[in-house]
Amino acid sequence: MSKEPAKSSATQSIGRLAKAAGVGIDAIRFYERIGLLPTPRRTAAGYRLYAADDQHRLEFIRRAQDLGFSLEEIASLLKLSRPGGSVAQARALAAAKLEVVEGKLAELQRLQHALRALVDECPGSGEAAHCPILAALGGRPQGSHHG
Amino acid sequence: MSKEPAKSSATQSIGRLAKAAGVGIDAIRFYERIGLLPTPRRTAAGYRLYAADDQHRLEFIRRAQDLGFSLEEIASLLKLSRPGGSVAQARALAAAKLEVVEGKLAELQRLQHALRALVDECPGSGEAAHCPILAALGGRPQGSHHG
DNA sequence: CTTGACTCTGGACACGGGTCCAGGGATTAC
DNA sequence: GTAATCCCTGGACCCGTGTCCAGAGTCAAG
Repeated sequence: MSKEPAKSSATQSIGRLAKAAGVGIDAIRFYERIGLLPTPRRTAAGYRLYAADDQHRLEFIRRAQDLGFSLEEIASLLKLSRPGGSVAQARALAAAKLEVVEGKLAELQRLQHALRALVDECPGSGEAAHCPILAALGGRPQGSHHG
Repeated sequence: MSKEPAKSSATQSIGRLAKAAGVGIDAIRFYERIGLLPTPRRTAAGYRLYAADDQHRLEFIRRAQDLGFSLEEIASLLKLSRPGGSVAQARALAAAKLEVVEGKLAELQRLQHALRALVDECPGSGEAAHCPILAALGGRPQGSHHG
């Protein structure tokens, strides 16, 4: 057998693909199981063989994850990205995600202000009853075990 | 003082407590299991009996959750809120949470800008290859030559 | 007494996105 | 030839925060 030359088909094993794409081997098999990656070709011994396309797809997945898309949403995006796919739907998906992100932003900002106020007001020492953090949580002084 | 009529310590069943505190019955039992609530008194038949303190504690838990604390962190806060608890540690916990929140905020803002740019640039129609959303994810047109 | 609402226990299941394992076979490097 | 890697399958397990269930016991109202 002539060894695989640096040929253009450039098929690679799952381990190489994992390294090239920066994901775990188990993640690749997991993506295959849930249909996010197509079932790959195999060697005679049953080893998975991947081409450049698969690596691009994995990179697509990673970028979409970085943008906050779930794997299910990514599957939709991948479908939409095929020729003839609906650009309108892809846009709608991104717009919906943007709204979710903005909602989370608003919530986190509320949290930020609340926490900042508590931390700024807390002297960092003294009785627990005088700590504004614990007071705010308890709604009243938290030390009295009366009742 | 020996008589305890309708008044008494205002003990209530788990169902009433759940309603009063706005949480699920199962959540209360779950909190008990993980040690977030003390083991309650019981009736002769084994029914849990709760006093006002327990309701305050549940409300504490809910407020802390709203501020983004995990149940484990809330357990710490509850310990710190007892007389003699360390205000410094409570403050440190809040400060650490604030940092986490601010980190998430920064990340979400990055996401927001990226998504906004994609959505704004996408015409909402036409070929998938011309959609900036799909292009940004794929890094190149997603031709997918053979399925 | 009967009916219906309440409570008990302990465990299974859910979610998202994987990771880890055991017990084998295949391939590669020396 | 042999050891070191790689890869296979399929399933169990992880995180946190609960929810749902079955089957049985209890309590209040009519």
